[in-house]
Amino acid sequence: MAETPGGESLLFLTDEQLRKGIEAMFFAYRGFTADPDRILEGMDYGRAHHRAIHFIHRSPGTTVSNLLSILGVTKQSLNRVLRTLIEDGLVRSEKGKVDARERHLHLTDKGQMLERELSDAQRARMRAAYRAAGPQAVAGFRQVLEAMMDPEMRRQYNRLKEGG
Amino acid sequence: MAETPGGESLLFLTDEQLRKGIEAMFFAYRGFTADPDRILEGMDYGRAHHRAIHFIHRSPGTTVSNLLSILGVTKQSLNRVLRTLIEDGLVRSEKGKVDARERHLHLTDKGQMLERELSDAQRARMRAAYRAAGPQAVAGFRQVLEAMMDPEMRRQYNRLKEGG
DNA sequence: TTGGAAAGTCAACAAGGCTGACGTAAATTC
DNA sequence: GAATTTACGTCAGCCTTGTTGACTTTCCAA
Repeated sequence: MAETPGGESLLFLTDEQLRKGIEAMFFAYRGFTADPDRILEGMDYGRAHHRAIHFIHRSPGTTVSNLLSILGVTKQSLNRVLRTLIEDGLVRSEKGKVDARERHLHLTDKGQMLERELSDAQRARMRAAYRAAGPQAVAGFRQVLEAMMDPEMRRQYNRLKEGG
Repeated sequence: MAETPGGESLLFLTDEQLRKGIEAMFFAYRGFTADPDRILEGMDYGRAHHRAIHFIHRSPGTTVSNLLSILGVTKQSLNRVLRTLIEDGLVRSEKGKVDARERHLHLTDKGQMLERELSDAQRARMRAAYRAAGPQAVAGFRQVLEAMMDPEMRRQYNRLKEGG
């Protein structure tokens, strides 16, 4: 049995173990998005709207270009989503005071309500999973996910962590 | 500080911790799909083709309806993907011998080659993440993901685990 | 004052989901 | 043996969400 200098088994690095991890990601991500998707269906919104709402809530006053780099989509794609959210009165866009080219984004009260509904549902599932797995498993979960990110994504993720 | 009867801290269940987990899932999933996406762009294929190829490789001879229940899409959607894979000679479809209504799916040699290329890339990232996080973190990672799945998805996941 | 960055818009397109309707062959049930 | 159900395929049309390309407006900063 393969052992590292430190003595840990390397069996967790077999192709079979890696494949299980890949499939776990696939199935778990479905669960991860299932509840918000269910809430949004019927409204005119989808997962893209959820993501925008989440990160605007997370960083109130964020600019469009900051949101673009977090979401990793084109401005045309994001703009379509933002426009409907602004028209429907969920998001408020205001010109920057120091730099008037920028648009600072905030959730309205109505936007806050939808955000709350969506994140309550998503957190409920996450909470149940965390509770079932326990604190040590959760720490490992986060470690592996962080290691799986592209460096640029990890930078974004950590910037959010600190900021909050 | 909140403590369970067992004595573990419950701080890992705060909304803040849950939010970090949610964002970690979002950013990590991007990394998870990035390498195969890069390989497939330029070919006429996308993520949907990758998923079909993965699970046909995983369960050679599987039927269309079995694949449907694993992927959770409509037959029209899956059919569009399968048709191109069959036309391009990556997948072979053959009538069932015991039940001739069924179509059993296999990867051709050409299909195996693409599968290998895709899964090598995806496993490389997963392996790096596993190695960086260590075996105990990996165990926790899998525990949390399993707990996050819908029961039906968990059933599918476990059926695959055993079968492999 | 002018170059370039930030933001927005229009048009066109593609992938990949979806529903509904219909057809065919084979298995199952009555 | 007839009727029904199951497995699969296909056509048509729609939606969301991503893409590129071209263009305009605004406005900061060198």
